[in-house]
Amino acid sequence: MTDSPRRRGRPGHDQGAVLAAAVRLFNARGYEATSMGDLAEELGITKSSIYHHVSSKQDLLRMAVDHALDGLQEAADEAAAMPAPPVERLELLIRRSVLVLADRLEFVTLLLRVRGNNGVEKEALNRRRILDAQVTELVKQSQLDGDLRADVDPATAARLMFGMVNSLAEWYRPRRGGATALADAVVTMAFEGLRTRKV
Amino acid sequence: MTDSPRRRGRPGHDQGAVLAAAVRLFNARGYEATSMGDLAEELGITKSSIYHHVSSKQDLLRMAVDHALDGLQEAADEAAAMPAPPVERLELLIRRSVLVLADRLEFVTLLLRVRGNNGVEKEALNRRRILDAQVTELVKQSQLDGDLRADVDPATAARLMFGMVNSLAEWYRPRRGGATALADAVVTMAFEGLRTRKV
DNA sequence: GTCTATATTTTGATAGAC
DNA sequence: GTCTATCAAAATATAGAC
Repeated sequence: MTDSPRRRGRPGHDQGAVLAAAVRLFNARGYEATSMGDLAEELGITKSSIYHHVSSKQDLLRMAVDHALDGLQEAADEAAAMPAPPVERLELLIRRSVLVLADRLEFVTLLLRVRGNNGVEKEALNRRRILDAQVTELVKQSQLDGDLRADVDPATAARLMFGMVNSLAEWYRPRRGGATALADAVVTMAFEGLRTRKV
Repeated sequence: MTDSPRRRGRPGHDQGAVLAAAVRLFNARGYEATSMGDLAEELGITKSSIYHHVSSKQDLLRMAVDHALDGLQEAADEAAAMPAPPVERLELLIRRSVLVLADRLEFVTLLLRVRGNNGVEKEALNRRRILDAQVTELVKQSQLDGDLRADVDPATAARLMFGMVNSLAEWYRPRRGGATALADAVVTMAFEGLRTRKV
C-alpha cells in the first residue's frame, strides 16, 4: 500500500510532481504569466524535460481544472442522490462544496480564475455552468416548498451563495478542522443571516 | 458643459479611449495574455501609437485599478462619516460598494483579478487590504452592539459578505435599476438569510 | 528522465518621419 | 496622433544525444 509502482529510488520527477508545481505557479503568477521556463526553474530541470511528462502547457491546465471539476461534480451528485427535501440537499451541496474547495484548494482556485481564453478553459466554463444550473434548480424547488424566501430570484440567490463559497479560494488557508467550521459559517449566513433575532 | 477641451473634430484616440479598450481586453483575455499588439488591433492603430497616450502596459493597469479603488474608497469614507450605529454603516457600505461595482464594473472586475505580480498590483492589493480592515472593524463593532451574531468570526463574516459583493463582477450585467435590486438581495441574504421564518 | 542546441514567433518598447 | 522600421528579450516547442 505504501509503495505505488514506479516510485523507487529517486527517478526524477513524475507527472504528478510537475502538475503540482505548475498549479502552484499558475495560481501565484497567473497561467499566462507563468512560462515553461519558470516551471522548469521551480522543478530544477530544463524546459525540454517538462515535455517528457506533459505534451503542452494547456495540457497542464486541463489536468488541473478537471481535478477540481471532478470533485465539485461528485459533491453535486451526492447531494442530488440524497433522499431529503431540496433545501436540505442544497445545504449539503454547499457544505460538500466548501470541503472540496478546501481539500483541492489550489486546483479549485485555478478553476475559478479560468475565463475561456482557449479550448481547455471554454470546456471548463461549460462544466461549471452545468453545476450552476443544478444549484439554481435546488433553490427554485426550495422556494416552491416554502423553505426559502421567494422574494429573491433563484439564479441570483444561487450565484450569491456560491459567490460566498468561491470567495474562500481567495483567502482560506488550511487549518485543522477549519473547513467544517467555515462550511458552518457559510450555511449560517446564507440561510439565517448575520443579524441577531429580536429578543 | 457638453464640449470638454480637446474634443473637436476627430483627432484620433485620446488616453481615455485607449484605457477603456485596454480594460475591456484585460478582462476578456487577462492582463498578461493581452499584448500591446492586441490592443493596437482593437483600436485600429499600431503598437507604437499607443505609446503616445500611455508610457507602458503597466501604466494602463495602474490607471484602471486606481479608478476602481478610488470609487470603493469613497464608498467606505461615506459610510464611515454616517452618524449611525455600526450595523447601519455596514449596510450602507455594502450597498454603496455594490453600486460602485455596477457603475465601474469593468474597472472593479480588473481590480479583483489582480494578484500582486508587479508593483502596480502589489500597491492595489495594499489598498484593498485597508478597505478590508475597515469592513472587519464595522462587523466587530456591530457584534459588540449586539446587532450581529457573535458566533461568526468578524474577519470571516466580512470576507464572506464581500465575497458575495465581489462575485457580482463575475456575472452582473447592467440593467436599469438592476444594481439597487441587487444591493437589496445581497443585504437581505447577509443580514436576514434566505430561510423563511417559522410562522 | 534529463540534457544541449535550435527553430520560430511574439513580446514590450524606442527612434524618427510625416 | 499615427506611421514604418527596428530591436533585444523571452516565449513554446522539437530533435536527438546520453
